[in-house]
Amino acid sequence: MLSNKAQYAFRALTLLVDKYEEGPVLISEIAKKKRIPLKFLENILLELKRAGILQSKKGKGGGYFINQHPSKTTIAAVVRIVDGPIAMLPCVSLYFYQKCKNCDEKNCGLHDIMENVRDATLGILESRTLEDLATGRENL
Amino acid sequence: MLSNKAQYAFRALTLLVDKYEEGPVLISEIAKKKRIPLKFLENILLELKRAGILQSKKGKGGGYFINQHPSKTTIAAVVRIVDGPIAMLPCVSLYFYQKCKNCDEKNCGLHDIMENVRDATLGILESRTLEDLATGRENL
DNA sequence: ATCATACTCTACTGTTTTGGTAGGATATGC
DNA sequence: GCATATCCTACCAAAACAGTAGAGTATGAT
Repeated sequence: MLSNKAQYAFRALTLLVDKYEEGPVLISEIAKKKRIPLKFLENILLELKRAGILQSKKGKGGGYFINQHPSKTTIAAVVRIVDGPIAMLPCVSLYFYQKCKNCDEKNCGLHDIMENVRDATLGILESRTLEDLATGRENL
Repeated sequence: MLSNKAQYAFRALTLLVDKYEEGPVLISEIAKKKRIPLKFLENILLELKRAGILQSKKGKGGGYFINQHPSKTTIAAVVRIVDGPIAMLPCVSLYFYQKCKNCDEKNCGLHDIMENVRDATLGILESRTLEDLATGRENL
């Protein structure tokens, strides 16, 4: 399951997508509209900025906004930043690979199954982008 | 990611599948061969037994063994017993559904995406069974 | 310049989950 | 009735999760 943090991240991103083209949005506005604890949200947005998903501007008229066009950022990328691995086993993770103890990957039934799951999951999460989060502006 | 516990569970089940037809296997044998902490493994096997995946026999000649034919138990079932939900969001889980706060499911982009992920994942995990874990007896 | 605005950053804290351990109770077979 | 093995409850330490605190820094307007 996605962590609470990741779910907050997606809620915040949804607002930022809806307001794409409207310039920076205040953290406090996002927090209020999406009911996310303010200070926690600060950390989350900062993390997304450091990862290159968001941009920010300080001072009056400042706030957060999406860095590239929403269609350029995949859902998979966001999950990896906030929650880490998407795969169900370390030994089948593409970005967070770790050898599993006591399992010969060439001859491990579970490995094969989880590789299939990973491919199926990524097939979706890599093809969907922030654009797909847009609500059509009902939630502004 | 699957928990350590779930990975132990699958390692244990792999041995039990390989030894299917050979009668009960001692917890201590599984623990030793698969390098799983004995007392932890006890809990795991007990849980799998209560869920109907395994059977056991006490006393001399006793041990654990698989309840139904390995092809009858899906990988999904095992994951649900040991780790709980498979879905990435509570609001798209079939067995552990929970409404998500502040999200209108009919109009939530993330909901739709995660529903697709769930279907893709279950398509695999529900169609693979314990039988697919068998190593061909190289690991006895 | 200086002041208000708003993000930036480090560190800290309480709670829950994870990953086990301990030890006795209970059932079975000989 | 004894040895064998699972059953069961409770406990514990460490890590992850979820959030908080508070001071620092950059920006824009006056």
